[in-house]
Amino acid sequence: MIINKIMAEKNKIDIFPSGSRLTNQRRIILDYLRGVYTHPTAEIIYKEVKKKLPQISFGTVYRNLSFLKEHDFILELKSADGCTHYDGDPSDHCHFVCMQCGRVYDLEDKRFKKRHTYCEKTAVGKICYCRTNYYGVCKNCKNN
Amino acid sequence: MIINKIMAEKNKIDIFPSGSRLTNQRRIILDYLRGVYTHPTAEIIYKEVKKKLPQISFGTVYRNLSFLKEHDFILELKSADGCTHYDGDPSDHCHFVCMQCGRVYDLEDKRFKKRHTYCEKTAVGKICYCRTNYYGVCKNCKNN
DNA sequence: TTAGATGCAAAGGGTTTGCAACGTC
DNA sequence: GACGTTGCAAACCCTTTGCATCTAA
Repeated sequence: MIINKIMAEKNKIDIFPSGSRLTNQRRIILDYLRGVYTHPTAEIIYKEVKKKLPQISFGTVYRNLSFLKEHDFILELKSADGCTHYDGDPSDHCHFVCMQCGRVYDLEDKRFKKRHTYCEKTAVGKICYCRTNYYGVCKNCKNN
Repeated sequence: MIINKIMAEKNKIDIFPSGSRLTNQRRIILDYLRGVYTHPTAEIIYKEVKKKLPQISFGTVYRNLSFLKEHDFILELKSADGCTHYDGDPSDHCHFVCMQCGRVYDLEDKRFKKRHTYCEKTAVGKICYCRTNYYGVCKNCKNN
């Protein structure tokens, strides 16, 4: 499935798994996620996509998010606000989670680049990947 | 609130915030969490604590977990399995999350000690703390 | 043509909450 | 005695699912 990611990045095309179909709904959800720097919840995605596809349902949004995550097109982020947030950029990077509003931001700064080794064996199991979240209060909340 | 943690560690006593009360339920939930190396969900905690306090309810468990987390006696961990897991050790350490069963393990190994700086300012806000999760399949699942 | 995807609505499952009774300080 | 806490049950909220219909390949 990593192939998908590499192909998408190199050729600017998306290779969906054979057997699956590229519907309007799927295309628009993925495009929306790739076009925003925020990390919206399913509800926000639903509302935004509904502007282009008024008939879309929550079930379709959730099913597509699940599909896109399963095939490494997007990232699923569990936030402390109780909602799952989604990230259109599946590449390896860190996040800043606001403890007040629950918003999730990317941390582009080199200081927060990963320094972890992958596929290491540990006492409890073999590591496939890791995720680091930085917590604090975002500027938006601080100024209110 | 960090004071609580320090006091607890140095003097082996718990300083609960003034105004709050140390009930049997609260004591037993905290003791249970401190006595296990697993990172149980609210449901498991409920079932275990029920053995000592057959009358306890889910509401009480959740209210106490929320209280203990709020005052830095325990850690709340959002797992990919959809359940919140709880850690009786609020000190700074990393976790291994099993992608199959959702179980959460401590990573004691020095290789996974934190190397992050705290209270750093970033473009999106000031960092208070950070958490790193390592994902993989645990030995328990691999052998089944 | 046909199996995968959608829309709708109902169900699921973890967590929170209102309220009267209880128990700690 | 006052007020924080409990037990119970209902409510909440996010997410999943069954089913008939639709549609991409």
